[in-house]
Amino acid sequence: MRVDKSAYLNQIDLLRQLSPEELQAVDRLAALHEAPRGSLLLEPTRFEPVLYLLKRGYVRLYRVSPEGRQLTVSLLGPGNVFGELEGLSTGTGHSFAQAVTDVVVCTLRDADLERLMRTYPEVAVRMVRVLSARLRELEDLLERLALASVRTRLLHLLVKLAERFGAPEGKLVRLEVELSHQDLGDMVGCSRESATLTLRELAEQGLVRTGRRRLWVDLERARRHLEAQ
Amino acid sequence: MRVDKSAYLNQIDLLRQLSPEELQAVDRLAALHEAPRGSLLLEPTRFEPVLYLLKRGYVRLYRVSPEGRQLTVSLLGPGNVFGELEGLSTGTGHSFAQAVTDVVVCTLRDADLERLMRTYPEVAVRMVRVLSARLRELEDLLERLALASVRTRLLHLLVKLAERFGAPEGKLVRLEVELSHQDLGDMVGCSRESATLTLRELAEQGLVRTGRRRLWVDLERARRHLEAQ
DNA sequence: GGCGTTCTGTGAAGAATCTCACAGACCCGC
DNA sequence: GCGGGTCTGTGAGATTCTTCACAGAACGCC
Repeated sequence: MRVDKSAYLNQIDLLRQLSPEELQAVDRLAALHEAPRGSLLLEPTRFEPVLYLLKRGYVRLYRVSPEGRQLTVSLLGPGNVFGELEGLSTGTGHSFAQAVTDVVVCTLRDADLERLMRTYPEVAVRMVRVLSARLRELEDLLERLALASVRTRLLHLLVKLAERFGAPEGKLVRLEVELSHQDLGDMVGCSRESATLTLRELAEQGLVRTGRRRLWVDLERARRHLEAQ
Repeated sequence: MRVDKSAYLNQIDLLRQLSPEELQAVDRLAALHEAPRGSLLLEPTRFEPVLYLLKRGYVRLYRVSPEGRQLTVSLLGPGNVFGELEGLSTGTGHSFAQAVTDVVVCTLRDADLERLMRTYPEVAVRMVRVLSARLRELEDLLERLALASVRTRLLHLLVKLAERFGAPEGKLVRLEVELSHQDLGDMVGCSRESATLTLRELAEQGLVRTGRRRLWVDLERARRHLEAQ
């Protein structure tokens, strides 16, 4: 099964393009786990110095305000990594990580990752790239949250989700993750009702198609629509 | 002047605690520049694969919406780094970087940084830490932007600024950077008028003191106020 | 195949914040 | 020490979203 494990390891964005030797080194240190939909992999109170490599399924990182409202900071899919590491955090500082579907993850202990980075600088360089990419994404999200309307934010989110987690279906792209209107609202920072209303508007304009927890996006039109503001 | 340069280099958060040998390697590759207040060090259109090490002065990273409104994504001070690097970006994807005061910066070319990271893994590890910290900060900002009122956002911002860039002055802490209400609004995502109004409220409660472009924060009380929501 | 639960749809009322418009205060350079 | 530019103060009205309340639809489970 060793071969098999290495094979999936290089599907992880952090580990892509590593040499066989480097992959094996990671392989020896990583442990495989499964978790059912809904389980909390990380919570702010229980500190766990571990990096998660997401093999199968979807995970959302989210925060909770004192009043109980939630904001989903990012939705991660197969190949993404997350975790809270002593000083090496991937940004999951005070966030919860919850399995949105059943998941298969690999864990790598804090100290092991650091050792890997020192032994194989390529791992560290990849880590920098992954973090940079996420940083930029977060800045994008931040900009929109502060400056754009709910409508724009929602449409933009759907385009991004379709690009990352979409499967073509006719002229549309179907999202592989199931999301309720509440979930969408939590991702763009609006109420469930606003998400419902806005989604309906977008559907009337033929930019998306909706179904219970199901979404299709007309990528072409949606993109053009965003360009034209 | 070589000694002098290394001495200031280890004031940079990215390079703190590097060995003399490592610092010298950086030293050989870094170039010193000055820029007057107001100048744009980075803009989205002009791609410059360079890492900036900020020696003296303040820089703000900001984005501009199609309508012309601005959001300041972060305010950086002496010792911070920023820049846009081919695949190694510190997150300054589509942002502007503007000198808020006269600044002295060091620049390190993209390719040189990558070489440094491969030769001295410690540099890469530090880079990961710096990026992680910023990622967490951004998530904090995001959470507040989505879930908290202007009042809370502003107070929180002032506390953070006072902690990072403040100088004790009696019982208060004076901000070393001068910021207009417009600047504050751009940082918390509200209008200039809302910033003015809210600041006034905070002043009436004795949490801050204001003056033209000048700010003092009562850290103790402000922190307590935030805890109690 | 009924029943509880989750999800979506909708309207009315209200809160938070923005925009616009203008006025006075302060600062800096000449 | 005067004048133009920047900065702060303030009110009225418009807007965008939220909250609350409720209803029906769809689903999953036993």
